[in-house]
Amino acid sequence: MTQRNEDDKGVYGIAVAAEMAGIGEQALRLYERRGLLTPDRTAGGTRRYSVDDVTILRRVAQLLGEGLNLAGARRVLELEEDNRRLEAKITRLMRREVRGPDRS
DNA sequence: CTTCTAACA
DNA sequence: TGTTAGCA
Repeated sequence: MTQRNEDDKGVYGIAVAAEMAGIGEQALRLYERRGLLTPDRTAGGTRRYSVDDVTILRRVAQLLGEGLNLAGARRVLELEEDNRRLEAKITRLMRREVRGPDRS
């Protein structure tokens, strides 16, 4: 039920996304098959990469350059996403602690 | 644009 | 293991 952010919506074709991330198109398809990201698909089945997807792709390139393999990069992406959620939760809890939980 | 296959480092 | 080129 969580609404989608503008940057989560796929807008770029694979050629554009590959060019933006500096990665080959075949590699992008491989990353998807390995579960590193899941770009949107049009009704016809063509991939639609979002701004966030391109950010992830850049991160992947960075991790691979640091010596991680695809499985390792995937792990890191998962953990980083977990951390973002936890951080957001902490922020919510802190806000509640300051002004109180019951406020309309 | 897609998936698949094979060659290469 | 990951990338790339070529094919259908």
